[in-house]
Amino acid sequence: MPYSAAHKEQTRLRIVEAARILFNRHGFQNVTIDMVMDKADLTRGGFYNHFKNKEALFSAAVSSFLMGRGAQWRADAGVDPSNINSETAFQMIDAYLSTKHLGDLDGQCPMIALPSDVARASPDVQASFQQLLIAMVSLLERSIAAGDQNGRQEALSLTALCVGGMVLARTLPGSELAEEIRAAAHTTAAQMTRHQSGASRSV
Amino acid sequence: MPYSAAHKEQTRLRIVEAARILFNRHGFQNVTIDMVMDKADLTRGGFYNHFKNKEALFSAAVSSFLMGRGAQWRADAGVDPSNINSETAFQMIDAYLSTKHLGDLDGQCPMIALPSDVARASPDVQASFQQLLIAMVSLLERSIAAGDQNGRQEALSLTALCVGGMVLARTLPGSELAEEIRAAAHTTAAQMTRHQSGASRSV
DNA sequence: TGTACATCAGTGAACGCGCGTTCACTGATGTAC
DNA sequence: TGTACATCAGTGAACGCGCGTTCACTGATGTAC
Repeated sequence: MPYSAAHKEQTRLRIVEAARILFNRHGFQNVTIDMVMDKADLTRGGFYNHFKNKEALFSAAVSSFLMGRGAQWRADAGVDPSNINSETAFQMIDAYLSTKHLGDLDGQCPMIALPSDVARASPDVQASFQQLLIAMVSLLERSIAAGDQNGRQEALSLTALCVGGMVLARTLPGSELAEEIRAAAHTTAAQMTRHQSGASRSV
Repeated sequence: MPYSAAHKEQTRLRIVEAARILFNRHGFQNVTIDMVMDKADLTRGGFYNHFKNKEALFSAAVSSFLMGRGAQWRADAGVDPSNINSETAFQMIDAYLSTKHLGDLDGQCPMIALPSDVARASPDVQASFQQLLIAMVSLLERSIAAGDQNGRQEALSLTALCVGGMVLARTLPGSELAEEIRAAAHTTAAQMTRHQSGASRSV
């Protein structure tokens, strides 16, 4: 058996990581197989040794975020998924809605960069995307749950607020309005995180 | 001067309206000039009598929502932009985050269907998109402002919550999680609208 | 230990299709007389 | 009023390019003996 067993897997990972960055920056359709393979220091033809087609790469790239760049992201934010406490939700939203995250086109969460692409993609891609969504909601929910019986609703709404704020800011790159939206969503999300029980009791 | 002055304008409107619906449903890149012209009962070549290129059509289609389908949408929701009161914000978010709106692929707000496409489009398209965003924020802000000095922050956050909830729900069509997110965002947004002064005083 | 072999990851040319755009034309319609 | 004309909205064939995918091959590497 030529090439070590790990060799092919490492090449595959290089392709996926290159794709994740390029998709994040340019969107699924604006990235060509050539661009991905170039960035992975390979040539075009070899792509199909690793993936059935371009759509399969999309699914793999979205999936890869959770345990790859996303894990790094969480670590930087001080979030430890194996030790979730009442501070976790705040740390999460603080980092998610930060100017740093808004400026990080390569490393950003795919939910910000690619939601429209995913809405039109195959069920496999949507399933990969759903993993990210569930992870974020679950993390927030577990952090909030202690003091609040409406924890799940709030976790879902915080996620929508985080993603929505960043998605809208992204549509107007560099503008004042973009920064204003990010900041407003950040403030509101922080308020909800700190005082969620008070807010949820109304209505 | 052959053809009445209004004739060309009407044809142009037909093209824009066809494009708006198709872009909403399939995204900018998945719609071809042929598809648009077919839907407008015209043939391919005539397109360039009306638009410089496909990107210019995108900008026109996004812009058209505000006074076209969007005006219809607001009327259905009971919102009258010329008579904004303290109920307006609630009517707006109630309709925006409704199951009806989630199911309306053709008539939905472009901020839900096309944010990723706009983030990668030309400044002209982004400017058209910004009109929609400003209109929504402004409407909410004017409704909230009376009782709340943080009206603008809340209007911005409500917009992010509305758009984010719908965008995420759209990525998982027909799933339980999609409906759960829509419902949670709806509940939270309604709470914020009804009791914004109480919530905003915290922190 | 050294060598022949088999495997298959990677190469790069080619294929074929789709789509944005161009262009020479056609024919419907308003205007001049 | 009727007719010739000029305009230009609309037609449809063609162009050219890009990109996803295929395919015959090459050569690096692990294994058998």
